[in-house]
Amino acid sequence: MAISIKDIAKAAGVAPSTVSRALSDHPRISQETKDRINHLAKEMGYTPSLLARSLVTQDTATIGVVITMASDPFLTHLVTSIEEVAQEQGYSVLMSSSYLNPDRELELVSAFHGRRTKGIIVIGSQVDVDYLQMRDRFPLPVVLTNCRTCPYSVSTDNPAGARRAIEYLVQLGHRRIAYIANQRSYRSNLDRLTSYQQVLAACNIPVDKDLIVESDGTLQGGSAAAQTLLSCSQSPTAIFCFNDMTAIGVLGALQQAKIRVPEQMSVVGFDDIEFAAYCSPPLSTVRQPTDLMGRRLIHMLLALIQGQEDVAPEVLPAELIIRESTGSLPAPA
Amino acid sequence: MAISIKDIAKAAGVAPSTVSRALSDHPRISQETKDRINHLAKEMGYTPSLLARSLVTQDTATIGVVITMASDPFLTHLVTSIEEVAQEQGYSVLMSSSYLNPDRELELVSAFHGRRTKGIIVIGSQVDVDYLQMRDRFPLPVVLTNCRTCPYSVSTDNPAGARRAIEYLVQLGHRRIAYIANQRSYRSNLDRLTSYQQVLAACNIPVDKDLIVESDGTLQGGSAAAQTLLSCSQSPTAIFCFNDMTAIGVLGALQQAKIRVPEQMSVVGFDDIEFAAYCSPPLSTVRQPTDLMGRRLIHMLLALIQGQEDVAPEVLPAELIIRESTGSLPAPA
DNA sequence: TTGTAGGCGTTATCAT
DNA sequence: ATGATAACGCCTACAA
Repeated sequence: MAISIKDIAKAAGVAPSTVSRALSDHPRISQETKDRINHLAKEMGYTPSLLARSLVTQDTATIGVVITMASDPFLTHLVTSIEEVAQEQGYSVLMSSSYLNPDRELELVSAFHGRRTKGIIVIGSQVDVDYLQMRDRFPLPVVLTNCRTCPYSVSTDNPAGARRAIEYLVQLGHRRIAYIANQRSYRSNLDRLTSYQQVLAACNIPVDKDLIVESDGTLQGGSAAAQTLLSCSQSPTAIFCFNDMTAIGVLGALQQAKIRVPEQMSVVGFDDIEFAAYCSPPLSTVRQPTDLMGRRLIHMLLALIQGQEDVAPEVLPAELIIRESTGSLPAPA
Repeated sequence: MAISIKDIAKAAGVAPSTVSRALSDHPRISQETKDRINHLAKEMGYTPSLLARSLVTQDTATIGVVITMASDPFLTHLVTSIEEVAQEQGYSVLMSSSYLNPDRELELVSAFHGRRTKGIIVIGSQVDVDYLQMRDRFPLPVVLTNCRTCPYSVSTDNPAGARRAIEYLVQLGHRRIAYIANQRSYRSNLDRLTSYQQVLAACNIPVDKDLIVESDGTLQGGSAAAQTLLSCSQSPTAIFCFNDMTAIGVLGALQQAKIRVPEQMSVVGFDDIEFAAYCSPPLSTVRQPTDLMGRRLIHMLLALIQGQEDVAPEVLPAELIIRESTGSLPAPA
């Protein structure tokens, strides 16, 4: 059992409440007592119990962040950005991973609520019910990423971003364009898929079901999906990927299959993680304004925590970054 | 104020203790009451306060993990592996980043202690005092990575790993071998540096101070360090990097400087993160057995939490992975 | 089977 | 300037 305020009180020959006040630098405590108590506290290795403190103050000064996988740099970058602002504002950040499991996501949200975090940010939610509709279950502010139908959400303009990517590929002359999707439960996936289909339709390019394959947003997932696409009866000349992790996995698979990028195959990612500029060839991708997004997320959450009612969903611009993984349609053999 | 056990008691017309027992499926509560209470609890959106519960049970069933940067895949991979076992054993994992700041590292450890986590894992500690010597300040189990002098530590065999990497480069004919280090406070950095110096000495290769540059283990840091090395009066023919992030940054800088790898420059990393196999060219590196390491870390911590005394430090094997970023010394121009 | 009472470690409101 | 005392939400003897 850790050392408590009572132990110090006993050692100092004062009341527990005096110790509490001395430690929190209460104005009406003699300097002498303060010094004595502070010294004693340090000496005895006292660390206040946040459990007890939060219980009485009814405030944990903590927020929770749920992410799907700590292995995706885009997601961790977002967390980093969130933490920065949170710390400035005196909040601690607790973080856990759902591993793409919707049930676990709900468990984690519930666990954070159990810890009485003041609010929660869910990055890449896999749950298809709006948290606002579950306010009886989770009566605390929950902010999401990329859920354009939810009131409390910060998104990148996924439809526009995906549209630009596909239009660019079409301009380059591609007609057999594949999309490596993420799980259907991923909220941002549908937006990107829809744009993909719309642009193809607008260009009178038939949508080939074989060219849409589902993956999991990991490097291995991307590699596997690429292999599936290559074994198609008629393989694509360009691949648009749900995210950069997938795209980099694709790049790896293509390299192994001795298919040159972009000469024989164009590849476009999404997110613009740092690695995108460092892979081979440097990846063309749709940039999400990650830092900005993180800041908006935490600011929105803090606003909700402070009881603001007029909180509107935000949509941030997506930007097509052209590097070297995309090129003109290869001349037919 | 969230709904409490008292609210349910009032609504059900029973005593709070009855609610508590019903909810925890106490044997001597009538099934009918249990059903009624459970239904009510769900309906009212009750989530137990872990603060209050932990306070009375004196157990949080939680461990804390401190990492330096969430942006390093090696570190997050470790966390993933830790979380898996922790969850199995019924522990929650809380995680925070120190951003390479030793003071913040101590703050975070202290904050976890304040939350009364049962133990703490510090990945990549920046603090040079052993936590065991601070047991008056932190009277809870603290396990470290890569601190071979500490009793509670799981390490990769850094000296052997670095030695193999440098010996391999020497065998390839390199004599001007650079080392891009990490901050001196990084515990694993010194081991690798020492091996570097020892192997060079053993091979009668003079150590050139200009070929040892300090960096921060990030992609940008690696790129910057590479540029420094290239502007040397006599630049190296091979670069050994503290970690893969650094090495990949180096690869980027070399590509930009039109220096071909491995024809004109060999590059070796450390960690073997997933991206290492996917970059250009695929990175030769020293593999840390990340999954295993994570499992050992959490098992060691759990053993300490359970009061086991005979806990010995563990050293795991390092393996040199040869890919395509290394080659024979280029013929002099 | 259920109610009562005490306490976990704090802070906060009274007094003194 | 300091000491009692109550309360936060929960669990757990001890009673009934």
